[in-house]
Amino acid sequence: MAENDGTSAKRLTIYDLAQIAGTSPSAVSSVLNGTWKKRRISDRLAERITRIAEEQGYAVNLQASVLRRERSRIVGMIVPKYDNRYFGAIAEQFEAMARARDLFPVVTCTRREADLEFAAARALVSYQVESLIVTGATEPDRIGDFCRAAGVRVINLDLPGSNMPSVVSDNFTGARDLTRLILTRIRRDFGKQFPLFFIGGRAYDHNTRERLRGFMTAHQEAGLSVPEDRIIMHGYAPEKNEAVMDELDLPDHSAIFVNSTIALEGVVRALHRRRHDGPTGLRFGCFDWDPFAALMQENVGMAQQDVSAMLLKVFDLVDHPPEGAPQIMIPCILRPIENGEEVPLRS
Amino acid sequence: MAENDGTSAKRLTIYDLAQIAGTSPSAVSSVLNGTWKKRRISDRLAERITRIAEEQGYAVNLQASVLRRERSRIVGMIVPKYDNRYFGAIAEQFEAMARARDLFPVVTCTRREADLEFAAARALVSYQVESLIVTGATEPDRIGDFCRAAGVRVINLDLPGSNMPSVVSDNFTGARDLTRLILTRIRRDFGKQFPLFFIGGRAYDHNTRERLRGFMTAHQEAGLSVPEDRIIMHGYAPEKNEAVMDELDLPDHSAIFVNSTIALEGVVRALHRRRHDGPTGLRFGCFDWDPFAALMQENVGMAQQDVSAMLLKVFDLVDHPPEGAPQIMIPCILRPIENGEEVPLRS
DNA sequence: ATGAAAGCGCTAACAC
DNA sequence: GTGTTAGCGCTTTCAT
Repeated sequence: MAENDGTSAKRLTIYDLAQIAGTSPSAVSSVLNGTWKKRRISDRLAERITRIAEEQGYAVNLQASVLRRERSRIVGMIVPKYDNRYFGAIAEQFEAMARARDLFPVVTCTRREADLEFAAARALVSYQVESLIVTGATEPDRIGDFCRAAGVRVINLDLPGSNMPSVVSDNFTGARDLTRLILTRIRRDFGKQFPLFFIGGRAYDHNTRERLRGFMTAHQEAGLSVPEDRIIMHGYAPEKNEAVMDELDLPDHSAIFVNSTIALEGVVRALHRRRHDGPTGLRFGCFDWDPFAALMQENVGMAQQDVSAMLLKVFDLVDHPPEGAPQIMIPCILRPIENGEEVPLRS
Repeated sequence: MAENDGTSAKRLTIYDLAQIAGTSPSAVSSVLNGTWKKRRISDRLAERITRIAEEQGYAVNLQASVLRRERSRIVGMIVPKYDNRYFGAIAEQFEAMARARDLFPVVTCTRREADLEFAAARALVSYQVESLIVTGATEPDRIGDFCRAAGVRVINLDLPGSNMPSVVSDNFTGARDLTRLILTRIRRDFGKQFPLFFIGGRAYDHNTRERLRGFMTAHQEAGLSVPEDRIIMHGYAPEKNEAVMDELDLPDHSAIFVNSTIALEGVVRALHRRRHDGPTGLRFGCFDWDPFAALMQENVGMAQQDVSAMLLKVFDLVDHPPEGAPQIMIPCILRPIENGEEVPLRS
């Protein structure tokens, strides 16, 4: 099997294979890329070529192949993070769905840095991606403009852009329903209603704004007005939100709407420290889902974004490019929790 | 800026640029790839070419470029999962470190499916990766053989192989120390010592075996013998381990060594359900770290794998290929927890 | 200081 | 049924 010594590395080509098999490069090419039936190459030759390729450990050079064909069958994705459930699931499912469609996925992680996002998008275009999924980007339109010029199809995911189609969660409805749930629970558990705290995210972030709108709507419905100082948007970083919590003067009974599991890390750390000073009447709900966070005592529910539905829509848009730059909304899945155990939603 | 309509998609080449600039393709090429100083091209021309490329939204075709040069500067990685802290961090840090070295990272997720792992490795080789990091693969040697034949350097990560260099956690020591910690805690909290349960993983999995060895060693040191039925290795899946826990007849005071955060998901779900039947004297420790799991009441500590150290070693091996197939061990970081709060390790 | 031209490994149209 | 050949877009000698 392993014929090379691994260091010399003069890679085998179809010319080498043709020579060994005593045939022509084009025969080898068509046999190895599956177009040989319509070239009416004999089964005998096809078999021999396949066997030799196998024996020699041949691997086609896709750079050369892609250069020559007109389609690359490569699809790109940029994501801000891997290490949380939401984006991790997006990347993982995207790859699986791409492969199921016989496309080659390449995902790259850009850490919410605008310049890196753009540079990565540029690199992917240079590698001839046919389409590019831009997830949670801080400046999606800049990427959209560039890709349009290069003739590359872009779909924005999670955070919308204005010049390319976007698939986003219905953050408004998700947040409104989650807020309703929290309000219902404090009423049941504490026998009274009061405005919640909103913690995490950034005022200029589209999703944060939408969620805040849902949060406010649910309060209005309940006849509650939210004091300004209960809305605290100092980003997503756990450390920052932990500090925010430590400084916060929480009433004996209070409840929090946490805007992402990343922020929640900080919130719960602070919460747990507080517990030692005696039991506090605290409840929270969180946008986004995490399996361990779902088991925390004070958690009354999580709004999970429907990753599968979002990606199905993304691939639908890839296959059927729409006019203009529509923004498609995907409902979230509300997952209520009672005493650290997930319970079915009753409507 | 955006000159194309995005659908026509006849991509701009250096020939187009040369024509517009009234110069030759080779001038354009050398200006755009930075080799123009040593070709002594005038600043004026260089500037003009750069400007025109910018204006036209030109993006180099790296398939053609890579085909021609001798180095691709592409490094590949396969990982089993994205959506947990350990592998998420590996993928994310790998990308950052590759970029810092001016390499193009391509990571792909293979879901612990042996055939997909091999197919993905093959695809990456076809895309001309210079080296390939094979993370947590079920059959690393099969990939190693194939890549050796293709002249591609392989480094195994997390799970070792026998034909290529490997970087793995010191699972034995990590597990031994974690087991010691749990034993110390039950003694302090319950006033007695007894053998722990070992839950999760597979008997044929290298890391599981090493951890079990550490687990047994710590018990021996303490003069405890572990009944066979306390060692339960039915894989990593949360559902399976939840079922395992439900069937388990746990004594009033007991403690568990959980072999991965993925298995822990199931364990804690079952644990929480149990809590309702009254307080149980339960403690656990877990191999691998998760920010939310670190806050659970019964958790006495987690053994975190040192991802940065592992990847530094990986890139070191990429830069300085060793003789043979050494197996390099990286110590884990023990993170003790008291009452849902991380505490510094005292030695 | 710049251009012409060969060729990287592959595909596909065309020839036989 | 199978071989020959002309590029794909770029890099890189070599010539001027």
